Amino acid sequence: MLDIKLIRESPDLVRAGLQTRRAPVDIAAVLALDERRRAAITEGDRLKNARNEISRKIGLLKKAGEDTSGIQRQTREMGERIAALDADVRAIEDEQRRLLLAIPNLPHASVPVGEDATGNVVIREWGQKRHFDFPAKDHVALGEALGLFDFARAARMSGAGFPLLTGPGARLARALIQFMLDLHTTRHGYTEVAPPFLVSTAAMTGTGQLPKLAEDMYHVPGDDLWLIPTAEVSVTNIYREEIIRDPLPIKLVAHTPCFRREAGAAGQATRGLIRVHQFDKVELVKFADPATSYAELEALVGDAEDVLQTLGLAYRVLQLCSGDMSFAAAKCYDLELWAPGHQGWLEVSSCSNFESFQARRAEIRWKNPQGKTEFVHTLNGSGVALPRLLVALLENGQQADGSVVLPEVLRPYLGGLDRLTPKT
RNA sequence: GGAGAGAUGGCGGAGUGGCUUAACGCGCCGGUCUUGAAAACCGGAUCCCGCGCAAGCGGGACGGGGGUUCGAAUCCCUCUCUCUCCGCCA
Repeated sequence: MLDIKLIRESPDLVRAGLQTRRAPVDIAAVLALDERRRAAITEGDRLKNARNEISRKIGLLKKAGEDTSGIQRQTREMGERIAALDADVRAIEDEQRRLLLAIPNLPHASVPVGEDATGNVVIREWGQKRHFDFPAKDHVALGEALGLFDFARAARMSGAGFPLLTGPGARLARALIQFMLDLHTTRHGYTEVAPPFLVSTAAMTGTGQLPKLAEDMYHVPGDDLWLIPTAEVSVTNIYREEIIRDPLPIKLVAHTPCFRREAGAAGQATRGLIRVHQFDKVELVKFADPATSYAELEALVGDAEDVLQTLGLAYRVLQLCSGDMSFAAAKCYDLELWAPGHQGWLEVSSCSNFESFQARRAEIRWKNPQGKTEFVHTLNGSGVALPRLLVALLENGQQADGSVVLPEVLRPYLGGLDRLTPKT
């Protein structure tokens, strides 16, 4: 949510920023409501001040045993006008909040202007893309031969897009999760949390998924709860409606399943594990001092990259352009792994600084060193998403005989296993 | 699911219609004293909104919302959450 004061004081700057995103927004309607709201408040406060003084007087007169019925009748009328004005203010504020919640964040000055994904910029590449002197298989072929998953049986119980990992596949997934959690907690200084997977509408609104993205999420109507599409939601909401007293930054890491309806994504790279309705992810979340949040973003990207580097997988870092960034982000980097079987890049992480956009929605504040209460900056990034990491690992590690060599750092998590071999 | 109790500042905890401008204690910050610290003493502290160039002035907030009243932390209704007991349960 944007600051109404910023919109009021710099409407042209706000218009220009929103222009570079896909959604052009009517700022004039918000400003008109703001005008009406302030007028009603000023008038209401004036009346309340008068009423307070008279009420105080009535108390004194009554104590002195005097008749106050005339003056009371007069104040009663005043009370009715106050109640009407209060109702006006409430209605205006509801409408204003409704409009503000639908306005996306402003892009940071360093974000390239662009229409869509073609406007994204490659910042750097790391590692050598693997080449094989045999025909490379994709992860579906490899995984089926190795007995890592069973899409047919999973589809029978849940429909397409709900993977069933089996035997060594399930164990490899668990090893990767534990490896990532250990890396972030011991090497990067994050504190591990295990949050709820179902959250309230208020929590979803706090991080910006609602009201816009209701169609993309699973809803449990009986209890009015939502399945999280990312741990970002639960972890960021840990401090909702709080003034943080601990020193910043606060760095948290969580492993959770993620649930996404992927409405409208039918036909798009839906084979195998590339795009699924349920997947596991290790998520990094930071609550940062606004003065240093962009340095924290670079560090966060580095922490996610470290996962890929430690596993020895080639990747590239993209900076998203204004038109391709998600609703709440002010600046965003994507990490993409090279997948030799698909001959393409796979997004495994998205690292964003939301500045105060989420904090304002969720009312997450702190006491800055000057003693002022202000909104924190929130950041998060995948560190990283599991299924596509698994895809890249299989496709990069494949051998001519169909086996897959596993990275050394994973072997302690697999009882020393160094290679997956096809079922006989 | 049933019955009961409760929700007050960073924490504990008073407060049953009008000097409450939320007592008191702990903790916190500043000051005095001290070589330094502790103790003692003095002082200060919340958040939101509006008006104002500013100093400042005003309004609102005692879990959320609504009501009664000239006036509500206090009375009424309602919702949420917490705790205790019972039932069920991995």
